[in-house]
Amino acid sequence: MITLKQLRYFDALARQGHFGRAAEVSAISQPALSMQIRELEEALGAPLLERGRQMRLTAFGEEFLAKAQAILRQVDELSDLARAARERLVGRLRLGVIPTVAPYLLPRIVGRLTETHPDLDLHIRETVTPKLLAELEEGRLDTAIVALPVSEPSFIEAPLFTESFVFVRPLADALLPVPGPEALREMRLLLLEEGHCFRDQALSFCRMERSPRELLDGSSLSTLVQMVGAGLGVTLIPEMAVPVETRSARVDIARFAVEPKRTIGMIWRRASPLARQLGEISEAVRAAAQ
Amino acid sequence: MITLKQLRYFDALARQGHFGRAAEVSAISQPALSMQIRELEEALGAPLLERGRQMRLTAFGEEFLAKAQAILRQVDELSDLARAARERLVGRLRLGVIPTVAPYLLPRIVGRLTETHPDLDLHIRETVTPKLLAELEEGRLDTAIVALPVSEPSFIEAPLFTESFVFVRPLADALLPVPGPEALREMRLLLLEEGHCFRDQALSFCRMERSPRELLDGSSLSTLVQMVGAGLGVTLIPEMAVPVETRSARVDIARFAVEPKRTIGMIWRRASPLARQLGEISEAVRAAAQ
DNA sequence: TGGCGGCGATAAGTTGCCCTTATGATAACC
DNA sequence: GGTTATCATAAGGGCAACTTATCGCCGCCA
Repeated sequence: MITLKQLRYFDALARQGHFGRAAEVSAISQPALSMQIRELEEALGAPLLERGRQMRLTAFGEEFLAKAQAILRQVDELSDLARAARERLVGRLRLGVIPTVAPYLLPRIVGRLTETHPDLDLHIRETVTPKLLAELEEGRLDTAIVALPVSEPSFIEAPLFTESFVFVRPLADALLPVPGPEALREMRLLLLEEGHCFRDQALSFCRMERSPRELLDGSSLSTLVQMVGAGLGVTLIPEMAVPVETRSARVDIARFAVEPKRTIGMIWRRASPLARQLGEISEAVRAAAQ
Repeated sequence: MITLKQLRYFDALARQGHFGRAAEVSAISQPALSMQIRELEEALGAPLLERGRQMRLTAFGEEFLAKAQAILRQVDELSDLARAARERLVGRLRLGVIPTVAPYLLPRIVGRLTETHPDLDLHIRETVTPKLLAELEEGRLDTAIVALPVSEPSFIEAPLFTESFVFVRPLADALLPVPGPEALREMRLLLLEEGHCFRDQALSFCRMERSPRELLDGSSLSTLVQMVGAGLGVTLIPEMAVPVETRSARVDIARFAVEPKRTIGMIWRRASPLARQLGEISEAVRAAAQ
């Protein structure tokens, strides 16, 4: 069987034209090199060189040398590839975030992360939880920030923070009492379109299986709040979204007596090679999210 | 250090997606394969795959796999190259022959050689001894047929036959006595141009250092004989050339009282990988030359 | 939820390869 | 013919890699 060692020795021998010097260059003894060359020739079934006062490659040896050197070059490139990948490992991080968290959390953590991990090459994908889970499973994401629990055994879950949902109503309704879940069920509740976990969480708070009345589905919390401001109904938004979303909307924000909550956390594949780094990073995100 | 063994194991593992099966395919035990993969990852400094319920290559692993497979393919091609070369080894034979032997000897031996060595791919080069020796030395010829001795320590010499030189004179002189070397010196001796060993051998027979009178230099024995036929002088030719060269020339052939001789032999590099085959071939040539 | 099966990692012992030093063989040179 | 240079061969030792046996972990199932 041909080995890389044999090819390296043969390369050295061809370059040096001398067993002794080739052995020295290869940092082994001359007999060791001789043996390996011999074994290579035996494996090939054809002599690579003529032994004599002045050793010379056979025609086959010349041909073989060229190809062997090409192979050795490629093997060395494998190490380069590894080094690049190793650096990229701590460098590239493909992060998925659910839409009801991304716009409010990311501004806080991106700056912090690039401080604590200056060589971090952050790729962010914003989509709904089922897609994030699938992409994580397939290895197209390294980690994701979603609402816990996910209860997927192959994933690690690291809680980041817990947030309350607040009630959003037209400014005109600001003096009315805050409704409870049951009263809410009778109101015109604006929700995100199907697929968003936040929709399910809101429905769950109202103890509704599915939307009983026709609910206008928005594609973002921003849209929902603007619609509330226009008097089209009421909605719930996560606490964290309040500063951003109410800045330019004529809405009233109220807290529920019994506040609905959800836990946001970071998840990643238990078997991910980045597992260790992801632990660190989740810590950094948790700190930044406060 | 990366080894081909590791690459082969990794290739098997990637194909099988399963340590046990990959080990089986590789004809080793599962721990042995695990260890080699581990060492490969350590050598690279980056994980190639995620261990888990269902093992999966990392992005780096995928990239690495493609390059590793390319390398393995090339290494396998090295063996193919060797096999081809091994067959060519008994096949191709680059033979050099001096011009004063080639036209007379080759017809006799080529047929015989292709009989005894049917897979012989004979390449013939005809030129003067110094060039043949240089090309043999440089490995551009495998063997050569020249006049012995060559006295080059790095060459093996195998005598083929000994031949006499005969005297060639115009048919009109046929009844004159055959001159001795001294008388020859006074005649108009036609010789081959500088470089041919046969020229030197003829001069040596006449005990002349260099051509004392202006000698017409011919480029072939054929030319010399034709010139003798035209009455321009006399010459010497090897015995073997007589049947061919005197067929169409009006010349007389005479033998010297004390016949000059030369030994023709085959030579090759002592260190040639073909040394064994060349011994056989020289035997075949010797038999054919009789 | 506790047992079970599959899978890969780990441990311990053995084999075998490869390297070392020492020596031999051969050719070139004086 | 002795000497030197060079590569091959021989013998012994160390280490890497393989083997069997076992563990640990996860997922599955009753």
